[in-house]
Amino acid sequence: MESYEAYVNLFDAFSHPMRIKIAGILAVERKYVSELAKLMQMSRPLLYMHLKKLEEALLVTSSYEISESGKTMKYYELKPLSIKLTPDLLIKLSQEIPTVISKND
Amino acid sequence: MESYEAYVNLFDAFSHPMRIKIAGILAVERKYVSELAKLMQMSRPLLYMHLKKLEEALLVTSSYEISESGKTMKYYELKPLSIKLTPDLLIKLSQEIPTVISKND
DNA sequence: ATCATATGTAATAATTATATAACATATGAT
DNA sequence: ATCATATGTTATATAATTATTACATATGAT
Repeated sequence: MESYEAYVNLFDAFSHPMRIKIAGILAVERKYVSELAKLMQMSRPLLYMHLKKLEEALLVTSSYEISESGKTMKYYELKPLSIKLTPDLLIKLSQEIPTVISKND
Repeated sequence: MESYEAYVNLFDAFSHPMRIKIAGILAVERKYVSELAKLMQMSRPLLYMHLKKLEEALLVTSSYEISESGKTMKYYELKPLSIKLTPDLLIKLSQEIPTVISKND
């Protein structure tokens, strides 16, 4: 992976249990939004918010498909993922992180 | 590691760049609070807030020591850490996470 | 035409997280 | 006694996240 920001986004994405659960469900099998909302017993607006975070962290991708019955379905799937979190990684990242972080970049 | 909450706390702890930086610095060598505040160019109240999150996630520990000059120093150090973040881990965790999360537990 | 099931989004409320400012105590050196 | 350097905390302001409510469109089946 590239910059420390990518790691911050990743950790932030997994900082909420519902997003870990979503990712775990998608790790087994891709799902479309309404299906996932029903599984999670969650409103779609809230689900969209969580999916947006996962998508921005580049952890999931989405694509549209027309079902047999003619309805548009938005499928989400988990992207490949394998990160080893160790002190060495933290050392490497911490060297990239400035002491003062400017708002816009 | 134990429960999914421990992972949420871990990810939450690393969801802020300053906390990754702190952890990376402590991975190299333990530091006392004022030393760390100077290194990070950060106020102590803010640093304490970040350290508290890292401590609650069981990522760092602290201990008091009297310096040669007689002052009390609070040293922080990084605990051993090795976590492999993979789809399989997400699947395992997601199975533990209830669809509705009660506030008090 | 109405229903069920997809999609999406805008506005708002409630809650947490982040950051700063202003205190306080204690020790050793000058 | 004052200064420098440790410790710690309380109160407040600002910003971001999380969650809900209320809309809206489109398709196929009844």
